[in-house]
Amino acid sequence: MPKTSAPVVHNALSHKERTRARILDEAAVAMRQEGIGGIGVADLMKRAGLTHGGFYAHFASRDDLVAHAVDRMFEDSNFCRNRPLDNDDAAIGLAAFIDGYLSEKAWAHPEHACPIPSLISEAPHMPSEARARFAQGITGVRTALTATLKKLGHKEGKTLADSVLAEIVGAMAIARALPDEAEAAALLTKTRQELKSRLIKA
Amino acid sequence: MPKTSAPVVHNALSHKERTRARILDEAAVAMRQEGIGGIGVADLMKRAGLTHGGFYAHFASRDDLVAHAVDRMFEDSNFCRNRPLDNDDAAIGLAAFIDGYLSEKAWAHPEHACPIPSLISEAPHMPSEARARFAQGITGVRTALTATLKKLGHKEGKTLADSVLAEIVGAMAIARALPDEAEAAALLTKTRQELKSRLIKA
DNA sequence: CTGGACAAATGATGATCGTCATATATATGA
DNA sequence: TCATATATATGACGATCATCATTTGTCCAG
Repeated sequence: MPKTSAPVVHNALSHKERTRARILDEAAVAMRQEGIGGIGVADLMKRAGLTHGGFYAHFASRDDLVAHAVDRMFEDSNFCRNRPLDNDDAAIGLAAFIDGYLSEKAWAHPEHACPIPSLISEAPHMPSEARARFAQGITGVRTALTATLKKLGHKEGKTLADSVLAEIVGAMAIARALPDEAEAAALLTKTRQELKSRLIKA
Repeated sequence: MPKTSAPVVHNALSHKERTRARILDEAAVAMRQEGIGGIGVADLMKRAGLTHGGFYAHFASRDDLVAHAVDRMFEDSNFCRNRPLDNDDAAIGLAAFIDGYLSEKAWAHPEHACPIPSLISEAPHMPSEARARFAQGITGVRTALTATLKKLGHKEGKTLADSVLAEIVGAMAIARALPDEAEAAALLTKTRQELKSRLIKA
């Protein structure tokens, strides 16, 4: 019946798909800045240069958006991402991972850093699909860390990876909660040093 | 002019003071369960067995309540409190602290556990007075941990205390984010073991 | 140039929120 | 018993929220 041809794809992404991606990008940024509940649909759309009404042409509900935004955060984040850990030299990769994850840049810009410290204590209250994706993201980092530590000759790589992940997540979250910037920076620096000397045998 | 005598204090706490304390207790519990923004004034008062209207006879604003509730959380929490750390035998005290902080009971009942893992990533968005009290609470735990570690003969007690605090906070927060209860329990158990064997020389 | 398809904007709905003015109930002192 | 003070309840205000129906604008086919 619809003799109209399917909408022609000029580029790899249609206009609508690109708009959806822009909303998602803004959500992934805004929710790391303000928390999952800290930003409303209307403000989000404004950030993406749109008005609130069109939102439901792209997402079934706010919860649906949150779930996809969580995925986007883990793809986007330069810091807790596998990238440094994929380095052929495991020692170099691990050092780069630690330095990046606990950098002052990451401290000052949670919106482009690993979502785990920014959102970890909101996880129990996330809408369920988002909660599942968030846990998957954690597992991904855990797995990558485990592999790198094993390559470095640490037996019990998994246990050690859990310990390291807990410490970097905790340290960054605590550093962001301290009111004194100098104290926060000192905490990050000492944690970087301690972890590298504990994990990387010269 | 007011020839009426000052309100007679029958008990140590007046009726109003006791009511205020009850609201505060409920808030300290509810906000660890649901997050700072997760519970409204009306629901809070209902938990305390009251209606929403009377709230402003006890607190100047919701932000004011949050600030006092944060204090209450640190006083109340059986787990991250100085209590075990005040033990005369530092080794016993530290072990009890670690076992309590990372217990499955604490995992299952954040409403009566240390507020740091439950609220740490909301700290940047707390109303400012609450944020300050929360940071003070963190400092308190940090200080107590440092003293205990020094008693145990660890030089650089402060640096080590920061590392330990980051790890226990991160481990509990991550354990609460994992969807699989068995996996969470395993993470807690391994973290307890690892920390005790790292810190307490037999 | 015209008609149709679709993305986005406008505007409204009902729910929930913090806040507060006012009314009620309870207890105390005369 | 009555008057007063004080703690709590009732009810309403405006703001903000997620959601959706409808209109407007834009681009392409004929």
